[in-house]
Amino acid sequence: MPHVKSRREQYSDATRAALLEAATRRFAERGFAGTSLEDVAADIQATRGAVYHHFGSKPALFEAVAEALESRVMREVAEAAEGARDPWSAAIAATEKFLDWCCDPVYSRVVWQEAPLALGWVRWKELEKEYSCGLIEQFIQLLIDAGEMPPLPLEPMTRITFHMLGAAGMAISEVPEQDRFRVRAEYAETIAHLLKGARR
Amino acid sequence: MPHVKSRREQYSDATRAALLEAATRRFAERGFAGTSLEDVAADIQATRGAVYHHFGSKPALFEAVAEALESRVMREVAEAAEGARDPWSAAIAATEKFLDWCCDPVYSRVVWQEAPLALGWVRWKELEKEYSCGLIEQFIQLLIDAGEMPPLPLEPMTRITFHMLGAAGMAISEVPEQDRFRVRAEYAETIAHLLKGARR
DNA sequence: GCATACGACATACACAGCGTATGTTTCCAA
DNA sequence: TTGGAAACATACGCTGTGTATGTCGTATGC
Repeated sequence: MPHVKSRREQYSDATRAALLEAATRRFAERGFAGTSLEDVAADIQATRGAVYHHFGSKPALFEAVAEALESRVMREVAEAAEGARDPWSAAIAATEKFLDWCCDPVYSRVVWQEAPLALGWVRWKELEKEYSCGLIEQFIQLLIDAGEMPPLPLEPMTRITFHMLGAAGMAISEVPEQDRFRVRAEYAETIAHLLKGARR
Repeated sequence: MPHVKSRREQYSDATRAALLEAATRRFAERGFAGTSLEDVAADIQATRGAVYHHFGSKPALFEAVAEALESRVMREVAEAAEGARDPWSAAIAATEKFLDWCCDPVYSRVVWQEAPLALGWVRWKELEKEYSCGLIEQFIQLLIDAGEMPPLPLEPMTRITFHMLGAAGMAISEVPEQDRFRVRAEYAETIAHLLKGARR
């Protein structure tokens, strides 16, 4: 039973989606502290009441925005790795796709620059553990199982890799649009070199 | 001309130092957003007026706190490397001393967790460029000059190393006291392996 | 088909915290 | 001893969050 949506529910869903979109734009342009819920609501001709009704708080709204972005990006990253024929090229493909996304101003600003501030480190790390860290751990485990990498302690290796990629993400995101491609290439080269060095 | 300090200046200096100390404790315990200037001032039986007189703004106060910590830690790190006889063991010694300090709850919290949020990425990057990143860059340049490392792009390598070390420091500080030694060893092993892989 | 409940918002208000403008006191210097 | 400036304190305005309450339309039971 698919439960056909009533008109009310459709309106409600539309409002929620519009708020999410407006918030994404605002957060990406002005940052977390720089955007008031008043602004977000006004963008869709509503009031803060609507925001609090749907999301409950400002951090909760931001978290919804960040999660929507993360789930989309991580899905694409995972897909990019699926075509590869061995664990190593899978990891490389995933890294490339991830760096691509780091060039996106919305993703890089929201997830890498604003999220730790908005959610606090603890909550942010939980989120990343669920998305990026989870993926990274899978790849590393595969590499170790395949004998491509010595059996280093899994968690440190995962987190260090995560922070290496994070460094790239932050660096790329803070650079002006026209330099992104060059900076991306530099970081890709450096990371590739470090990871290849870790290969046995 | 030594300019003997008047009583007023001594009082003023004492107030400033007391504010700095109170702010350091508050920021380390409650974070930047979680501490109000009211609290800081009240800790030393003063009002916010004193804070604004001496520091001008909340971020400026935080920056003074962070700089005091950084300059002390980086001095110690640099000293630790001075005894070494070659660039590689100097870098190792510096890393060890840095990891020691990352175990310190005040330093790791203020400089690694709160500073980017409090000062904004731009200002934080400038600060780190002056302190930790500056040191790291020197070591890497020395290693490249000595032919111990291939000539990778300097800035990415610096920042990636910076974040790798930061990952270790944060992971260590999250773990209960009795596990620190083990976790520190795991991260040291992993980082050493990655850096050795980068060695030519 | 009509009353009623409930969901989806809007409105109004309380409150915290930053910054600033304006006192007030205390010390130093001429 | 007396201006004057430094070192604060006091008071106020403002922005923005969260919450409590009001209102209106739509689904639903009878």
